[in-house]
Amino acid sequence: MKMIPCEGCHVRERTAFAELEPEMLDRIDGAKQTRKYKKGQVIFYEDNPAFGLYCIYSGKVKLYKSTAEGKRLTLQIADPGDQLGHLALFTGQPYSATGEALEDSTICFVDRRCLPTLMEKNPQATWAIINGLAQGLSITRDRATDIAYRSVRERVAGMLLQLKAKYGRQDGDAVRLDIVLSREDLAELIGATKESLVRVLSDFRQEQLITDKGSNLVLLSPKKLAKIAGYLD
Amino acid sequence: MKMIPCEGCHVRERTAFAELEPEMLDRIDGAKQTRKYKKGQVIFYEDNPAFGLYCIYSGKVKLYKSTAEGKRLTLQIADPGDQLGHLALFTGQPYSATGEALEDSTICFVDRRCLPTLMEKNPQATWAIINGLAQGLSITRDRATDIAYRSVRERVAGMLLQLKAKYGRQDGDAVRLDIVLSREDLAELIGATKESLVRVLSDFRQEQLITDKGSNLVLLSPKKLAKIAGYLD
DNA sequence: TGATATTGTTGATCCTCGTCAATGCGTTGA
DNA sequence: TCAACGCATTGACGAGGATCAACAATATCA
Repeated sequence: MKMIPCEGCHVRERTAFAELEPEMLDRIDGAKQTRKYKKGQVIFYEDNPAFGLYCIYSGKVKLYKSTAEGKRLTLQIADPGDQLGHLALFTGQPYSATGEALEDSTICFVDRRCLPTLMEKNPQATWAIINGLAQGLSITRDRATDIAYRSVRERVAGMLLQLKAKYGRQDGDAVRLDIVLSREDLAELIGATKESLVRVLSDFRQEQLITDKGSNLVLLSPKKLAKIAGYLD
Repeated sequence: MKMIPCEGCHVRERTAFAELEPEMLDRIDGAKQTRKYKKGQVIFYEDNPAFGLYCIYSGKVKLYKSTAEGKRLTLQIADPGDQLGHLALFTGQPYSATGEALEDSTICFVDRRCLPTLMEKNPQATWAIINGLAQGLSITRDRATDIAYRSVRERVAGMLLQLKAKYGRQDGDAVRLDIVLSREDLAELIGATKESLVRVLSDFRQEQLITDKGSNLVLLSPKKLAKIAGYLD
């Protein structure tokens, strides 16, 4: 597909490439390809050698690790402007997780070889990357603790609130989650089976905490959900 | 306590400060204090504001997150040469975990304010830090996945092998783990209760996989443990 | 040394959650 | 229009692990 130049890219401001000089952007363009992915298509595989960085231009990507038995834990849902794969670039290891399109997506691939010079010459970009890693580490630590010690019910409530923070759209008194995820997707976000997840959602529906609107979930009482999640405030 | 200068510090080579110029080291010394901590003493608390970086000179520190109910998940055991607290410095957030001395320890505290210049002027140091974060993120992702989908038995086996990698000392045919940890410490490493952990250790003892030597554990068959852990090789 | 606290171990019980199976429901396509 | 399929839901069941409680072993200290 025709490469989308960084210069006029409207999601660039959200990336580590936000404040780069046009000269540097050209350089990146030279090491870049733009690709389209269908929903469900894998972008990169865990344990495969890491040749570069993926910048999401449009669509959504879920990043997950899988066990030998095929169970998956989703680590992150990446949106336009998010960059995936840098972790592997710094450790020099293969990709530590799999990236799969949640929707039809357009994604730029940047060859790893242009990154060292970029970082040397652009401290702001380096900062942005470090910040992203630090943020990710902090979030993942929380996830690990939640999975270790919180019940499925608590984790479902917490996940719904996190989805609200990212995808919530006010809808009268309630908040609609403006993202389409299967029950299996939701289950993988909390490290549980889809059956357990469905049961908790059924409970929440009965308790008037959530409802359905088309293929979206709607949160009727984020406050009560926060209480269940253990976000004591 | 009298400040230990970076210059002649024998653990510096293992830190991000490894290859700094004497001039820069002096600068750090100027923003530094050396402190001693007793076993069990807390060095910094989760959710407290982050004023700087901790460099472990001697001793060991466990880094953990706790839940409201007081359950703990140990994220890392830090040894001499490890640096703690940088995560919070980059996110600008409070410390995301608590650091507690596992043994009597000597630790240098470096004020955060000397870090920006350090990073600007020393790309190698920046790389080292990024690398540390990336490594940490990768490890924590694995931990989260393990806790989500592996049984306590599998996690105990895996943890013993990880301790072996860091603290294993050949001892005849077997490998002694040269670190003193209570059952509770071990349980916190895998996100389980000490009772569950003890039961698995009893099983392993009965299966001739481990034994005790003083206050250390001894691995009699790392191979079988690896099989249990699911490290298929 | 004995007294007391701390840590380790084991047993009994309960409950959450994973597994397996059946069924409902909405979509797609010949 | 009706299969055929994928996805969502519910039920029944069992296993793993947490909890509570008792007790043993070990360390600590006057």
